[in-house]
Amino acid sequence: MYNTLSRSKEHFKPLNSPHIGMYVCGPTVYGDAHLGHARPAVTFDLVFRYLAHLGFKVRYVRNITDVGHLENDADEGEDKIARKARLEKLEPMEVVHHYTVRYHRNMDQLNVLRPSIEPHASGHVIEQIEMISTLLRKGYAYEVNGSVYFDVERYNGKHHYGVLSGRKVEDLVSNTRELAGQSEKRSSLDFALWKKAEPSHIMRWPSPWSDGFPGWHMECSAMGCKYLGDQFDIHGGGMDLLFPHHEAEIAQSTIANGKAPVRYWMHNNMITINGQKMGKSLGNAMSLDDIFTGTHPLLEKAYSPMTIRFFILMAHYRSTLDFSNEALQAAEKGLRKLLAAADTLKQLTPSEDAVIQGIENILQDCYTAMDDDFNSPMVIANLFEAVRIINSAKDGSLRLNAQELKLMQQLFEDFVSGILGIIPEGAAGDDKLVDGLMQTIIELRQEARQRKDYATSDKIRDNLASLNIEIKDGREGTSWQVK
RNA sequence: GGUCUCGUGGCCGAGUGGCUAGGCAGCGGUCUGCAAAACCGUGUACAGCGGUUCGACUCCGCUCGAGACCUCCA
Repeated sequence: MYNTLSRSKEHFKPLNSPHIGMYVCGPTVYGDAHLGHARPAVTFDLVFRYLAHLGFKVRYVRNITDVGHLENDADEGEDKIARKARLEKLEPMEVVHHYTVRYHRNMDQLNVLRPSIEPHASGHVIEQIEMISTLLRKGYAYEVNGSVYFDVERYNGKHHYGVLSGRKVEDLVSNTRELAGQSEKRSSLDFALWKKAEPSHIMRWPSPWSDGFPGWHMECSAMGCKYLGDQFDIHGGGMDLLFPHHEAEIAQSTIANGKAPVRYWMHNNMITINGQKMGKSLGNAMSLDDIFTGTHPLLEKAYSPMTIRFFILMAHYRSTLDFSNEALQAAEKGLRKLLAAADTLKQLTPSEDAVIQGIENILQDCYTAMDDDFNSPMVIANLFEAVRIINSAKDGSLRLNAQELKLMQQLFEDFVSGILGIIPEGAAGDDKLVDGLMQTIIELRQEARQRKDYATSDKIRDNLASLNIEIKDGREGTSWQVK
């Protein structure tokens, strides 16, 4: 896997095989989940599923950020969640819970597995305070007016602040602007460990220094350490978190625990929309619900959660991914083709005189692709090779022997639904009543066709089409599929 | 301005020092009552300019272009 620390691909060796500890930065629950949340969630879901598939026992920790953080506009230190709460006249925890529930629903729709532990920052203030105390005791932090800051220059004496992001402290210092309200810090590079709360601040906790709230990077360090230990295998998140968030995590954990916290850092790339960065200011930010319902003005239609998942997996996680109607529709059709083949596969029967089709190689290539830094697009390319074989087997131009048919079933079970997490949507095909009705309808249409009563057969087909049911006449009979 | 990433055929998107990625769209064909689906065939793609090399889309340099971060926040 590619390790951001070394900027190269490394062979992955777990610290305590078969156990693996993985921490991923989760959402701040003050608004609906958008595309920027879907990408890391799906990316690390893939990692989680694959490592588990290989037989590792993975403890996957993904946090919920629900404590004081600053709004990026001119709110002068007002807590994001507190601000929203005041506006909507709700308790902060009510807001947090509301958006947490909605986040979970969206993730379920995307078929993202729940992490092993999903700790809330607000539930770990004590751990964070303890860690800050340790940093103070060791002399790498200082208190000013009830706030505590991390001393980056002192840290940089013995360690390298910037190992992850490839930055040098000297460069950072010379490039930093002086901002108002930062006078408490000794250096502009220092970051807050604890912030004293302003009187208007609703979310606050008592601490040895002031009533306030933990600084931005504390929660990940404290909770990662609590559940995964001083040092763990994988830490993931978006590339935008690389600096300063992850850099600060490394610094504070290294001092507090005496060793670098993480062995492999993984960062997923960002999403663009029509080639442009997604952002509120650009008016192209899309929530997942916008996409699933098709209500966003930039969308020509709704795209299902599984389409979005498939689309994300069609690109490698370290590449930027561009959203456009054209690209999404391509993904939608590709997904339909893949799922239709999965369905067809169930009906195939083995034949004795089959020529070997090389299914074993396809399966092997899928493992090779996943082993090479989780290359899901390569897996998908291989799966479409399998799709071609399945469809050819269906119309009789190819045959599969029992052994290869079994391998094919294994391929789809393991890679399509198990590892990629691609499963059929809606109630198609798994309902006995619907199946029976459809069978009857198809038979009636077949009889009409035999009588050359095409008016009737076409009417049946058209009426079903208006219900989004597609009729497919093949050599071996007629099948149907929900579009 | 600094650090870093990237620039692949109509669109999305893999990959490699010489050998087919894949999906979608297009074109031709097979099948079909027709259509759809499926299958078969089909594209002088690798930003530009130099250099290294027997050979570069793949390595090096420069130019142009795009993006991320450099500040509080995720």
